[in-house]
Amino acid sequence: MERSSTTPGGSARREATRQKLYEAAVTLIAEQGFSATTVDEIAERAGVAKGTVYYNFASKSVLFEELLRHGVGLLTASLREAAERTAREGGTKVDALDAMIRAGLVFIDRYPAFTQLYVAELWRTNRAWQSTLMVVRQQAVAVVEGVLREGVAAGEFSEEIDVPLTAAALVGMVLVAALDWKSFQPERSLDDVHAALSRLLQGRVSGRG
Amino acid sequence: MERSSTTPGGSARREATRQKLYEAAVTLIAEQGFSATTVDEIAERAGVAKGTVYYNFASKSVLFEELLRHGVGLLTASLREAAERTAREGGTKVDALDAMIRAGLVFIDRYPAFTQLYVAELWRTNRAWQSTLMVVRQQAVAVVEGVLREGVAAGEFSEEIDVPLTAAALVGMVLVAALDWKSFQPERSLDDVHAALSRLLQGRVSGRG
DNA sequence: GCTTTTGCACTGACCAGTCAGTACAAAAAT
DNA sequence: ATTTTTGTACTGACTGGTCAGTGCAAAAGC
Repeated sequence: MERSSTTPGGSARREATRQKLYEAAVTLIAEQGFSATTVDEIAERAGVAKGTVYYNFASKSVLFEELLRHGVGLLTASLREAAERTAREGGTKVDALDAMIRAGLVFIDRYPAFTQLYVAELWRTNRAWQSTLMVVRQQAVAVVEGVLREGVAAGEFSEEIDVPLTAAALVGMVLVAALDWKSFQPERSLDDVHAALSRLLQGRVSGRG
Repeated sequence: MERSSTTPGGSARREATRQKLYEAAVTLIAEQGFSATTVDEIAERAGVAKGTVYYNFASKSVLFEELLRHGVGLLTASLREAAERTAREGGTKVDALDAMIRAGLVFIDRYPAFTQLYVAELWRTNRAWQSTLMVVRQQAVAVVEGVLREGVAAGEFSEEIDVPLTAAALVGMVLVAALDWKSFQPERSLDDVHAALSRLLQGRVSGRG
């Protein structure tokens, strides 16, 4: 009898197989895209028979959806943790945003393939997993929006800022800068990239620095 | 006899057919991705026989590559024009960046499908058109980098800014904010979005506005 | 009279998903 | 203690369908 994959208490063996499939799928789909990646390829890369994929997931898209949920879950947790840590340590909201930028960079550094795949699929329409993706995106962006709103309430940010738009722009700034970093100048250090984005965030681009 | 599609002097009729194919392909591929879009669909949407696609383009990927070149060409020209106009009118480099942000938004407003597709394909590896895409990306980013460098030389920007990274971050900021605008709050006006991004560029997020 | 487009039948590779069967360990029956 | 049954995880050959690309004769433009 098949067990729903989100059910906890699946055997350790099964969980290990799923993990291998996630890892195989994420790199292949990041490189080639969802449709260009075949289930045979995923199975082969995971060192598993094709049937095993279907024993563990109802379909190719279900495998992909669970991958998305899993990945964005990690990111959201990491952002939230960064914001809370800053708050606990008595930092300002700008400090919190800065800490979240770093958390984002650390995440992308660790899971570049996932990030690539996420960006590539996010704005597509007419796809099976569209609704999953929207929900999951909103969870991540909401963390940033939360910090912005608190900053406005506390008088630290201008009341005129557009919270959702600014949050999206900040996320985009980090996402694109980090993907460019990984793709085109991977030798740069995380600190370097973080410093450049920090500067931009704090409006220290113009002026004599 | 087939004529290379970049050759000028193709008949007006042929050019019109190509244009129809571009338009059909761009929306379909933006929605579904390259691999999930069939040549039959493209032909049908363009109101043209399948054979005509192959009379005009050597293959599906060639059609797509020429689409990319064409689209990014438009964007690059538009960015360059914005920068030059600002310079002519005696604006600062910040003004130039701001004008380029607006030019980017206008472009995305006009060609949302193209932008979507471009973002989705940009960071993929192992694809046939990868090299085309890199060249074409560099052309666009180079315009932003140019303005940043001139700003540093003129003492308007800090010497410590990292030009390529900052350029990438700026492009990302506009790209992602604009795609979110189109996808999730399309009722907003271009001026609204531009104002939010302007504010971020000029570091007027913190402070009482 | 060329170039371009049409309509349509066809091919061959490729691929998502299926299914009958294997392996094996733990529980139940004897 | 040993045989038998049950449940779980996995296997890989197979199927039915899809799709890029071809071939060609006839029609339409220029």
